[in-house]
Amino acid sequence: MENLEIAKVLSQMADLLEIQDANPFRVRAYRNASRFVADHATPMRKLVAEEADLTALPGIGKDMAAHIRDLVESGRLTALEELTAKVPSTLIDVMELPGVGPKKAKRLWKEIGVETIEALETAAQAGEVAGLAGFGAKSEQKILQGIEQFRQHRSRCKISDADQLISPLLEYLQELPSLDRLEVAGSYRRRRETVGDIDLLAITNEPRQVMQRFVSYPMVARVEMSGDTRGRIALQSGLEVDLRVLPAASYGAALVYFTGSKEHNIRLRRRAIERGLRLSEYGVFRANETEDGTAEADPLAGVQVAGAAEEEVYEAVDLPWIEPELREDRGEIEAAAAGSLPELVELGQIRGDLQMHSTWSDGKNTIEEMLEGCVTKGYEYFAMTDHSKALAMTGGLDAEKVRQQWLEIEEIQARHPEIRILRSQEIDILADGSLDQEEEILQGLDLVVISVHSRFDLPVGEQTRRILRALEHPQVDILAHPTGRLINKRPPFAVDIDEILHCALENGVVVELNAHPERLDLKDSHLILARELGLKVAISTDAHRVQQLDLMRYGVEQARRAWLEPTDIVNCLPLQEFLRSLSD
DNA sequence: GCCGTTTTCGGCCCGACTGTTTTCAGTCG
Repeated sequence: MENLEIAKVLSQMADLLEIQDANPFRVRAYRNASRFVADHATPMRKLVAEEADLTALPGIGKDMAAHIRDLVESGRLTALEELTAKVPSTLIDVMELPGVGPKKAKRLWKEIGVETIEALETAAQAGEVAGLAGFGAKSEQKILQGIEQFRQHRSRCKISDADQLISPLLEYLQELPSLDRLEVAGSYRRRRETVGDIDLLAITNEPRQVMQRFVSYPMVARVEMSGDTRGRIALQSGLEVDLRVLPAASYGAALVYFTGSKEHNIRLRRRAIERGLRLSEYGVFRANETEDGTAEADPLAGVQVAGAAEEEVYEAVDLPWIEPELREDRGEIEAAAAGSLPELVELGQIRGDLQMHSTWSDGKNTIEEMLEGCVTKGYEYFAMTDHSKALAMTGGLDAEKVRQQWLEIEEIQARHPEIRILRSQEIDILADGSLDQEEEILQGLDLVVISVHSRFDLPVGEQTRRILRALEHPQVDILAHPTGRLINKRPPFAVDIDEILHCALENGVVVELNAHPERLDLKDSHLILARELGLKVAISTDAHRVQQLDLMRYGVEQARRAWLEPTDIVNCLPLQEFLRSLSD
C-alpha cells in the first residue's frame, strides 16, 4: 500500500472518530499522522520492509506504527473496520459539505437515517432537514448548494491559475484610498503547488468600506459571509476568497497567522505559551490570568509585546523570521531555533534554462527566438531540448534531423557569443528502458535529458526498472519530469521514487524539477528527499514558446519549499562550472 | 493518540461568523 492510500485511511479514521465524539486530540493525532505520511517521500512499505522504527517519525507512536504496519502488510486496518461497523463510512463525504461537520453529520444519520450525499439531497429536497434541531431553512439550502458544488469541481486551483484569478481582484481593492495595505497570505503566500482558497489580509481604519467593496466585486458569484473583520466570497471561477480586516498594530501577527500553515502556527503558539505569552492574529500579549486562573476571554487583553511586523512576532518567541515557503512544520522551527535555516535559492540566481522546445519539434518559436528570450533573462546558457522521434506527434527528431539542427545551432551560436547554446535533446525512455536515439548522437550532445512520455500504465515494478535502466546509461545527464504527473489532470505514474532518486545519485544523473505549473514534477516532498541524499536538481521550464520561459519562478518557488539552496541547483552554476559538472 | 530532562500523566492553538440557541453550539480556517 502506498503512502497516499495509507494517509487516506488514517484520515478516514479521524473523520469517523470525530463523528463518534472521540477525544478531539485523538482525532488530531490521526490527522497529523495522515498528513505526515502523505508528505513523506520514502514509502512506508519500504520502512516496514527494513523493519525501521516507525515511532521515530514525528507524530507516529506505538498505535500509528502498528496501523501503518497492518496497512502495508495486509492492505486492511482492523480498527477502521471496527469503526465502519458502527458508523457508515459514506458519512465522510457528507462531512465534506460546507456547514456540515461531525456533529451535524451524526445528527443527520441518527435522526433521519442519512448515510450518503444522495440520501441527504433527497431529504433536503423533501424539506426533512430544516426541521432538525440545529438546522433550519438556510442550512438546508446551503446543503443543497454544497452538493451541487461538490459535484461540479472538487479539485484545488493551480498556483498559476490563482495568480491570474486574483490579480484583478487585488487591483480592484487597491483602488480604495482607505485601504492601507493588502497582502495575500495562506498557502498562496507559501507558494504551494495548488491552493484551496485565497486568504487576503487588509489593513485599514475603515473596515466597513473595505468589506463593502470586497463583496461588491463584479466577478463575485456569491457572498458567503460578511462581518466586520471577516468576509468570504466565491468568484465565478469557483475560487473562494477570504478577506480579514485588521488594524496596523496587528499587521505582522495577522500575516503570520493567516499565512500558516496551521501546523506552523500551532508550534509558534506553543512557544509563546512556554514564554508566558499569548499569540493570536492580533499580536503577542503578555498573558493575563483572571482570578479563577482561566485564560482571559478578550483577545486584546494583556500588554501587547509584538504584532506590527512579522519579524517582531518571531522575535518574541526567540526565533528569526522564517521564509513563508518553509512554514509547514517540517523542521523549520527547529532549524530557526538552532540558527541553521537554509539560504533559499532565488530566481535571480538561475543562470540557465535546461529544457525547452523549438519549431524543430513542438515548440512555437525558433531556436533564435528562444535564445533571445534567454538573453533577456540574463542567462549564460540554455539547452535546446527538442523531442526525440518516438514522439511522432510532436515532430520528434531522428538522428539525421538532429545533425541538421546542430548545423543551425552552430550558425546561430556564431552570431550570438553572449550566450552558450547547449546541444541537447529530450530523449524518450522507451518501454524497455532503452533510449530513443543513436549512440553516436548521444555522444555528440552537450546535455542528454531523458523522460517518459508513454506507457504510463506499467505496473510499479516494471515502470521503476524501465527508468532505472535508462538512468544507468552512461551518457544520461538529467531525468526530466520524473513522475509524469499533470496536476488535476493525470496522476503520477506508479513508480518507486525513492529507488529512482538513489539510482540517479549513484549514476551521477541530475533530477529535473519541471517548473511548468501544471507539472511541478518533482513535488516538494520528493525534492526534500533529493536534498537529504545530496542529489542535485535542475530547474527547467520545458518552455514551448518564449513567454513560457517566465515559468521559471514557479520552479524556484517549489524548490524553496523543499529548502533548496543555490548549491543544490545545477543551473545556478556559472557556465564553465556547469560544463565541468557534466563531464564528471 | 502523541509527547516529554521541569512531566510517563496531563496536557494538547485560538478566534470569527452563522444560524437558530433566546445565550450558544457548530463549523471553519
